[in-house]
Amino acid sequence: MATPDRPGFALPLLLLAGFRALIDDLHAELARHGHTELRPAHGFVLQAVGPAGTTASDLGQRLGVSKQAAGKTVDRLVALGYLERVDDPADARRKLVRMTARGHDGLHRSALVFDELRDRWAATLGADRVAAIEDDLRRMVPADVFRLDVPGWFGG
Amino acid sequence: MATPDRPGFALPLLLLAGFRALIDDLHAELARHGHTELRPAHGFVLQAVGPAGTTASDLGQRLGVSKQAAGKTVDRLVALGYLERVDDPADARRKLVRMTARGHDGLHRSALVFDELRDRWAATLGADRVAAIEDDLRRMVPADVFRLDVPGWFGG
DNA sequence: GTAGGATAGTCAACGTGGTTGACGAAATGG
DNA sequence: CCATTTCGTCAACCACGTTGACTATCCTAC
Repeated sequence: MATPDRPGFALPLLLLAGFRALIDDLHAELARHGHTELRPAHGFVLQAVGPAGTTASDLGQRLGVSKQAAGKTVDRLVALGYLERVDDPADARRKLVRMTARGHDGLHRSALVFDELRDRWAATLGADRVAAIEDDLRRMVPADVFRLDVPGWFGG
Repeated sequence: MATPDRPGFALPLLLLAGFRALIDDLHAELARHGHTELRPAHGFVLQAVGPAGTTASDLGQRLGVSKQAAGKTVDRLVALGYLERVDDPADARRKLVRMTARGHDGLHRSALVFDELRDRWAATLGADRVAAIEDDLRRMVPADVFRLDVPGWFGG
């Protein structure tokens, strides 16, 4: 896509491009370590599942999507071997969603790569600039903007 | 979505959140001006069509997606009244894609809102910080990262 | 002038990620 | 004990992307 010719377009486009650059690098690196099927959204999901596990409904709430959408995503991650479903002994309605060993590995690897990418940015821009970007963004983004609903791009 | 507990996760998440915050504000404002059906991706498409118009194939190349995907998106924008297709008098194979008056209005309005949002960021963070973010990101993003392929989030 | 190859647009099938509505089974609380 | 709530799932649908195949048109080379 061509870079924008209108001045105001630059900021959102650059934020998106920065995100994409990191995500593209992450997944290139993950693929090198055997995680070829992991998609960008999956990392968010693994992160949201967490070490303790959750249910599909709860996962949906954390990700800001419906329980049905969360369930489908869990299906895919289960098929890929990153998650597993186990019956909740305390409540027969619930099915706990837990990370498998592969899931833990993928999430751990992602964290390592992100740390390394941040270091790379710091090496180019300076650690203070990277920290400044993070601080500035934290001031500008509302707390509830960490959502994952992407029907036709974010919100709909 | 919960904020990340791993340090390296913060940067990509904040970049995405910053983008989302701007986009959400943009579309709230666009809706207030009658553009309720315009989705985030549509602005990119209108931008890519440009004042001169294009063809679907060319649009696909500009957006980094297949000509079929570009054609479908054009279909939707045509249905919404933002684009129109006209036969190319010089080449019977081609169908020029052009912005309608509504399309121009939407794009123009987007530019105004983005400028205003950038001013708002500058008012909070300082104009120098905003400019620094843009400069830093320009240094870190490869030129070809402005793409629009979003099958399961960016790249696939 | 015509044969052959490249290009533009479209159709079909499919994958992924989202939505709503409906429904059965299990838990919970008056 | 029954009414309500909650959890998971099914079904239909939409937005956005993919590849492969096909037609129509244009261009070029013989």
